[in-house]
Amino acid sequence: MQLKIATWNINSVRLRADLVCRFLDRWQPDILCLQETKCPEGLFPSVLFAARGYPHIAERGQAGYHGTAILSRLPIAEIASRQFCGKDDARHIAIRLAGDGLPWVHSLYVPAGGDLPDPALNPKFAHKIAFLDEMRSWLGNGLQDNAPHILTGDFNVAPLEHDVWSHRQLLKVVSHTPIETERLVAIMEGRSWHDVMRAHVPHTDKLYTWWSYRARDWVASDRGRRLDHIWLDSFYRRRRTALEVVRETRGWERSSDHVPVVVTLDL
DNA sequence: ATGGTAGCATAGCTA
Repeated sequence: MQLKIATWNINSVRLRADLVCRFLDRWQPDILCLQETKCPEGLFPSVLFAARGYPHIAERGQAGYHGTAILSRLPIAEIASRQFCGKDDARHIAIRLAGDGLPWVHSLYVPAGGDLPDPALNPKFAHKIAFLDEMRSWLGNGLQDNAPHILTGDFNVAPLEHDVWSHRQLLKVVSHTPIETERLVAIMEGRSWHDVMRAHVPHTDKLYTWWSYRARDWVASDRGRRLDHIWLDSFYRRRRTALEVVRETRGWERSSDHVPVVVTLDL
């Protein structure tokens, strides 16, 4: 059995519901994890996605900000959601697929952290650091172990040198500062998470999932960052996988500034 | 060094 899993920071699921449908129709993932749905619970366009073959939906939303969801073709056995930093921000939802040995799949949205990379001066950055620290203990030993885990989402950190268009110029830019990248690497190593994207793309090659809206011409400047990730439990490390970063959607009219990451996994 | 764009609590916040 193959499992095709996609993650996409959609930056408003209601505004871009048609783009989600277009993506589902063409890429046909079994599971789509969404972040930044910006959609209060109850207003999620579930009917639209159910009609496309994704009737199994888990969502956690709030007005205006954040919001995560998971659309699935396969039945869901369990839904879980975690609170971070004592806030009720909608930044995480997870499903366990119904069936023996099938995994938990997580959709996670890490705080962006504001502009100034100093936790003493910028509360949003302090929140991001606290969030990453909490992630470390949660992902290290706080996960339910009744099934393997697949972690996806917008982690808002580009950990490796070639996860950004200019390592040197971004070392003091939030998303690529050592205080963040060292934490993300430590989280990954804490449970031997498998960075499946980088297993397919050499560390010396550029790899991005996000391009700013503020660029005059995002294609020409190509100043991207790899903010979105899919990590597999070490349980799956030796499995055959395939990867696609769907850069094409960034060029769709009124699209998200993030693009989908799609991983196919032999279960 | 600065400002650039986008979305939603439509006005100032977040990204």
